[in-house]
Amino acid sequence: MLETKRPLSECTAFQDTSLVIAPRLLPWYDRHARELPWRKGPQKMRGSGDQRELAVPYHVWLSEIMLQQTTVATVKAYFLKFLAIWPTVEDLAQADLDQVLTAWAGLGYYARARNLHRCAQVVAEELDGIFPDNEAALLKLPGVGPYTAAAIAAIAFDRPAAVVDGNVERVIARFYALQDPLPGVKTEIRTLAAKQTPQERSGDYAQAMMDLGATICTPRNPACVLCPIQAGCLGREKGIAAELPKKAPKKLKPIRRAFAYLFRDEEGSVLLRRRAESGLLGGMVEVPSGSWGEAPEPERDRFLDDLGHWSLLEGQVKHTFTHFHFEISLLQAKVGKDEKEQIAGKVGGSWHVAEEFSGLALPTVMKKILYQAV
DNA sequence: AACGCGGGGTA
DNA sequence: TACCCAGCGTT
Repeated sequence: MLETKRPLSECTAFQDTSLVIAPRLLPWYDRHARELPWRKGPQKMRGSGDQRELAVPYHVWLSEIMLQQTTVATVKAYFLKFLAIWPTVEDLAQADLDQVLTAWAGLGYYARARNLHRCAQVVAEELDGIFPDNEAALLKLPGVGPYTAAAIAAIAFDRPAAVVDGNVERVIARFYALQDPLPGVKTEIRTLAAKQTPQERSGDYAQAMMDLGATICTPRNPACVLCPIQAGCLGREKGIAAELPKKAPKKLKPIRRAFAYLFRDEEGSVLLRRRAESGLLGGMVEVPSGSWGEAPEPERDRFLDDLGHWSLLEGQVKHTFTHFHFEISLLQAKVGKDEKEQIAGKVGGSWHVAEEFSGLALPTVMKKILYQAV
């Protein structure tokens, strides 16, 4: 395969002397690119021509949505599961939202799953199942922002879009020794990143930059000695690479507390209900709970209190969300056969045995509660 | 521009 | 255990 490539020196990307990153980064990527389920090999050639084998747009889109705020290691299994269940964007568009949320459970940021489903429907029903091949059109799709639009344009269609995620921000901030803190310095980073984006092998370049940030130019303890662009890196020259990019101080997370109310029947079934469509854990399944307050002690829920004879279980479940810590105290009540349906109606939920849990859209915090109590 | 939104990895 | 990471949509 490698012999069929044109010499690097013939690529216009390497003749432009203002490009200081791509000429060193792409050869490194050819040797070190990670094998990922949604990725074709770097610059694989077909036959004697120079046409690249590009990844399937559906695969690129699906993986990029999952990779927002989520590590490669975590995404792999979910990506393969989604592809097994829904091989095409039309399949995904025809799924029920609840099926999608169930498959997404555990990945977090559940608005991504709702937007994923909406986006699949737009592509399948309004765009003949074909993803747009340019940044501007991609940007209009639900759940597709500046990063993802650029990533799909570059990786799926080899367009010279400037792909700037957190990894690229870090690489650029260090390479140019940008001392100003994020998020203010973002505009400057984008400008420099756009200038360094080559017209050829743009998709490989985008992935190479992100691979570099994920494996060499890491947030802490960057492996500068192994870095293909260490020559010319101002952050390394000045000995400040590891401290960049600087960031505005983050605020501390408050602790919220709540009681979870576990209605149990004689056979071990638990009463679960669906959360509101939007907001925290939107559309996901939950154990009924009282209010999630910041007071030193959790608050009992009048309405739920009256529906059973409650006993406090030992221990608390702890979970951390994006912006608060959560401590849950567990209450349990036995419900007789004859009351089950009436209580389910009042609570607005339904009864489930443990064997059904894996088929429900249960976020991690709810699994923790059920695992501890059931 | 600031905030809301999960979960996993590392020191 | 404490801290770190990070796109999109909404406000």
